[in-house]
Amino acid sequence: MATTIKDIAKALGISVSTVSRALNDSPQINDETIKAVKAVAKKFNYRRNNVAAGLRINKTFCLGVVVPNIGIYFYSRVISGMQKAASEAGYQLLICQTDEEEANEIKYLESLSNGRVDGILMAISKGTNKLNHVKQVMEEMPVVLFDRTDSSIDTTQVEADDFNGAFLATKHLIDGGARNIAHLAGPKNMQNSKNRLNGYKEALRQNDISVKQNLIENCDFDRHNVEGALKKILKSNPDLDGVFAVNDDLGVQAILVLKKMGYKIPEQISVIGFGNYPVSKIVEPRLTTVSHHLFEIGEKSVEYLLKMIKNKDAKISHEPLVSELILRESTKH
Amino acid sequence: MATTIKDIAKALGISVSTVSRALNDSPQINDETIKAVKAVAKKFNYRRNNVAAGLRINKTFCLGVVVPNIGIYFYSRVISGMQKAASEAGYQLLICQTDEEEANEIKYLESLSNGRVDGILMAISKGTNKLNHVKQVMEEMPVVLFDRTDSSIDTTQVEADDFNGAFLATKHLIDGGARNIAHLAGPKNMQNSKNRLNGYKEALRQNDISVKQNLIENCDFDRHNVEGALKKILKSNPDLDGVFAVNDDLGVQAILVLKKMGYKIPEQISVIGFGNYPVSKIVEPRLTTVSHHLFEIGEKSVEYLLKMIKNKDAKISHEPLVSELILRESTKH
DNA sequence: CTGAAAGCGCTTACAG
DNA sequence: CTGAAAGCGCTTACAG
Repeated sequence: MATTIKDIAKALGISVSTVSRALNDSPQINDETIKAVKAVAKKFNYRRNNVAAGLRINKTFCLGVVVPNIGIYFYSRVISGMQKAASEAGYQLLICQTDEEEANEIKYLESLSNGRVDGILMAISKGTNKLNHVKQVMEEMPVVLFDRTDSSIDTTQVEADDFNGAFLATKHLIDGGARNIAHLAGPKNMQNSKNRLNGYKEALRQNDISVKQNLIENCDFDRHNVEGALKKILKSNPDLDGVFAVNDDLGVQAILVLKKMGYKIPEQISVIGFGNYPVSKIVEPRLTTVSHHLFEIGEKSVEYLLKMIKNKDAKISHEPLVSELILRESTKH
Repeated sequence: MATTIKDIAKALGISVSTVSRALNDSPQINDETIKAVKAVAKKFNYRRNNVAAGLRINKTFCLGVVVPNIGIYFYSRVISGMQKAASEAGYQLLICQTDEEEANEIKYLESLSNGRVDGILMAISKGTNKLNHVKQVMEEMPVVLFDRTDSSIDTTQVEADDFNGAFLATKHLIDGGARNIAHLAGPKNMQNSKNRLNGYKEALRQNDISVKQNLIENCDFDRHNVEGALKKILKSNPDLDGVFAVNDDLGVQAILVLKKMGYKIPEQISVIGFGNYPVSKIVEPRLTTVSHHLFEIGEKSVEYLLKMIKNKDAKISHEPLVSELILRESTKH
């Protein structure tokens, strides 16, 4: 069995109170005592049971992370950032995958809210329609929403500057001479998708290009929908000369599909993605994209959550994270 | 504040003991009482504090996962499998990333062993030389090693059938007519790399092809080393006609590099990877590879660990997980 | 069938 | 500067 403060107290013939204080470097304790306690603790290879300590002071030093899937590059990278920030603050991450299903989201949120964690970082699932479970868990502990945010929830939300990133991407296509630009969009009800769609539209408008509904197809973040979407778009827009994909997975797939159809990229059609995923460097031509600063999204989210944990329920307002164009060979420039 | 069994007890005018038993469906409790308790629990939106319950019965219902990096497809996929198996058994995962550094591994293992988790699943870091910290944590709780295993540690180890997978891969190249087959290897001190190297050698031997040291280059699992490795190999082996990469990341990179050098894949050089990562379907030609059953590795690892937690320190012996060839266009067949 | 009490490992007012 | 006691939320022998 692991040693406890009781064992140390017994070994030294002092009380557990004193041991506890000594281990926590309490200023009221004699330096000699502290030294002695720490020596024995070391000898016994003592390590504090944080779960027990947490129970007493009502802290777990754990943060819950609820994401659709950690296998998606976006989330694995964001989580890396979270891990770093959490670890530096002495926190651990409890990670749950929803597989994009509302039922799982509800289940995990419930199980996390049972004194398991001090706060929650989450990205809303594709399948989630109602947000009661989110609002409910917010009554128990602070929640930070990232990436998959929702403005109807009154809490800190961390997102890439989706609107501006999409604007940059679309403008880059226009600057390269494209005029018939398709958008492989995300689900209509998702805020990040909406923001990217709006950035796309705004760039068109500012350049006096009319927004055409038959150039916009929702691919539901699933690359298997890209081929169908492009075929449909090409039917009504044979003069297609640019594609802006809502993320790099779809962008990469667009390149593969268009090449298979015989189009030259970027000579006939320029393709730009979003996210700067590793695959964007594997496809040929390599995908021009918008960089998200995923690691930073993770770090910031944790930073804000820890602040909220400290100052009970504060909602953090912050600058949006800037996006940046990554030029490669799939677009003309 | 969250409701506790105390609140329920007070509301019904009964003792907390009875409430606790009722909530746990103790057979000794009156059905009426159980019903009444559950009704109030529901009304109060009560949820058991598992941390507190765990402290008492010395269980946390958490499993620690220590991996080099969750952003590596291999691990994110394995963890998905772990999550499923853990979740079904009422366990949660506490995930730690070591970034391949021994110091982080030691730190996380220590912090997990403080009553945080009931057992640990881990893949040893590239930078880890001594394994004392692993053996030490094994005195506190069961540990299952997966993928990055080590035969000097006496515990359950779950791995893909690396030897046989590598054998299959190499034999496939030979069957396609290759005779000068390079191996982009992993670190020499790692067991999974060694097994793959041995599978490669065995396939050569069984086909009367001599093993040449200058056809084997360690790329340290880093795709940035592929170009240098291939150039070195080609210098001494200009008649290279096959490449077996220790994983798909390196295999994909090999295709890109060789194409850039002007080689036709697979006409001049066949390339095969290992792992069936998503990128293997993006590169052109698509990468022939060996499938690992990553999800299953995760599920099995958790299954074995839970068994060990139940039966104190049992070491589980099990069948190795079979590998399977995935034929695509980067090899002749 | 139910309750009072002890205890999991820790922290922290309250005394001295 | 140190200790005895209460308590975090729960479970479970021991009584009755």
